[in-house]
Amino acid sequence: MRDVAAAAGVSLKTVSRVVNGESFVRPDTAERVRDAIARLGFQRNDLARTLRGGGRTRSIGLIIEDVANPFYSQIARGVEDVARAGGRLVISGSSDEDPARELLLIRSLCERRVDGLLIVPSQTGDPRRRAELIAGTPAVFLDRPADDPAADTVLIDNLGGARTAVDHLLAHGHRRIACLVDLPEIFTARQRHQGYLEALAAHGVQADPALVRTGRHDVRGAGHAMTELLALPDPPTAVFAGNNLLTVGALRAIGAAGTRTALVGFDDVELADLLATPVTVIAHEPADMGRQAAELLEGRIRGDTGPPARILLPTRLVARGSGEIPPG
Amino acid sequence: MRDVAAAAGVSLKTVSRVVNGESFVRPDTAERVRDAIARLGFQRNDLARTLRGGGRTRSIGLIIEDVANPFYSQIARGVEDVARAGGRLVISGSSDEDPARELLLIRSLCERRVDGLLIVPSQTGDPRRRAELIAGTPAVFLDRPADDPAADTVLIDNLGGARTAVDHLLAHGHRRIACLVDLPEIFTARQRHQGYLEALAAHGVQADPALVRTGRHDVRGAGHAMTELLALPDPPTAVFAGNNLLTVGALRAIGAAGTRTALVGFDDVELADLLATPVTVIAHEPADMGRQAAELLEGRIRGDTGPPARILLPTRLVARGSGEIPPG
DNA sequence: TCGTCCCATGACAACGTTGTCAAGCACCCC
DNA sequence: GGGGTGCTTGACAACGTTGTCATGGGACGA
Repeated sequence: MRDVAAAAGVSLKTVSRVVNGESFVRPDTAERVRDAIARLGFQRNDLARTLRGGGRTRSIGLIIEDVANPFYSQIARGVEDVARAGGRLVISGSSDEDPARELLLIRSLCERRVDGLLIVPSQTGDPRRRAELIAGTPAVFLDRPADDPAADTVLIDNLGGARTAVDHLLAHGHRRIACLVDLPEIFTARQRHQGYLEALAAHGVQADPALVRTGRHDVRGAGHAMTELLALPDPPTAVFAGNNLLTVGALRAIGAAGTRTALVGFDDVELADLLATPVTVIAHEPADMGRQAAELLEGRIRGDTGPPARILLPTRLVARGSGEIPPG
Repeated sequence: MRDVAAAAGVSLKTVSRVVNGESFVRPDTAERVRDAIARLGFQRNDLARTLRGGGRTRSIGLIIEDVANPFYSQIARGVEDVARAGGRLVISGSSDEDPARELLLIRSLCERRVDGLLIVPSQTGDPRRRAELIAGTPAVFLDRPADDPAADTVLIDNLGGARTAVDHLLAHGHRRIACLVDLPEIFTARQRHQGYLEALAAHGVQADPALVRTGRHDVRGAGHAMTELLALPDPPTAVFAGNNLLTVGALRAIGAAGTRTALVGFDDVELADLLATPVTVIAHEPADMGRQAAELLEGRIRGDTGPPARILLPTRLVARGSGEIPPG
């Protein structure tokens, strides 16, 4: 900017005025400045601008588990749309469920002075350390609650969704229903497991612990677990898969075993409708979760000091075939 | 920092030294400073740090078409992994193939002084305007070339992949092979279309323009086109689908029509192996494309001034069933 | 003609850091 | 005891921008 000012024969401040489209600059002066800007290829330095203004960086941080997982990339898209509307960019990072990585991301983002944070909190770390780092930066949690009761949170109706799934299988006559869920530390996994148990209990069906496999966190692990389940002396006739990755793993194992095992999965899956047996799922809108969380955050950034919001997003059962297979 | 210095009874510089772990600070002084930092919840301001240092922002910009598309979200993951290794964060934005949006993103990112840019260039805008904005910031292009011959570029072997796909269908006896491709402005669409034509020509098969549908950019559009194709008096017995979205659209249309139409798709698709007829695809590694591009960029950021790189990533045919269906 | 007012412009400080340089002090060796 | 040496600390400027305030000049009304 100094160079532009020199080239145009004006002061720094006048260049600043032109760059920011302020009034009270004579048209010919502005023209001269614009010429110099074009000639020198000047670009305003946003860091300095923000620093001086004491203002916003017009960016928000998004911490998810893995951007390559469609569930999270849809969230990211929803977040981006709202951020864009608010004139902000999104800095996103994958924590891979590693609390150390998560803390590092939070620290980096806060030091960069993002206007706010959206976090899918990992659940093996120390929530206090996290809260300390976040302190001062508006934050909204998605998909899982933080321990902080004062924090805005957007969740899916995990309990209701899981109950609906298992109710559905029970209604189709199944009694030996397996349950595949993620790491027990993870809130959504616990909730979905509990929904499974509640549905069974509500129907007076005795839960068989041998049919529950927790701690499966990827497609391969779910596949192994499902294969084991199908090899039991008294195998399940149906399975509830606790998220998109576990659904895929279970589908592969069922396909490999060649059984007619009923399945309802939590999270919708691309192409689910085109499978040999189309997959019945508990569907919801990840992009909407991203949007709602981003909108809450936007409100906080703008200074909204209302009580903490806790949004629970609905799920819906999409019956496509796999959930309607009768018991063998 | 000023407050910390006051609280600890030391100078700004000493606080700075402690924060940055420099030597030559007496242990008890450092301890006092650390106390004050913890008490006041001080966090270093990275903006000021970067501004003063004249240095790097330790961030890179990533401009893709749509982060919710698995092709791009896998790219994003590859990019993030390399960026993380280099101590950088990724600021990503979806251009939605809109050149104005792309320019806006480039401008924002450059004004934020990202250390470098990774761009999947939209292809309807003015490449010169883009080049002007980028000027001075290292940039690498992914998936599609920019017009700039001096720019590093990472591409997929579109031509070879498309030829392989169509060769495969021809080898299985098909002669009436349809072709579904994206907007003709888009480089990859043109290349894949050309690969289709070359394969036909190499086998002495006359191309029927009525079987080629270009300009399909989403699942729905591809579905309509495919439905039309199947309703022709002399419908195709096979189809080459030019990307993941078009493959899904074609699959849905074929499923709805109930025909036994062979299909080879470009890009792999989740669950492709579990469909009623598993889908044969031209597979490649989007995450690897992201990694390689990010590594090139890392090199440029570190000052590598070698000649522009142009990496061509291989594809491989994954035969799963849909590509091996014989002509009706 | 003089005073007012408004437009156009510029000088300067400040945002929060860190690099540079210098100074204070204890210690040590001759 | 003098002079060097090395550790510890601080004052100050600078990064690139913008808010505040001041200045100068021309137009306009009395």
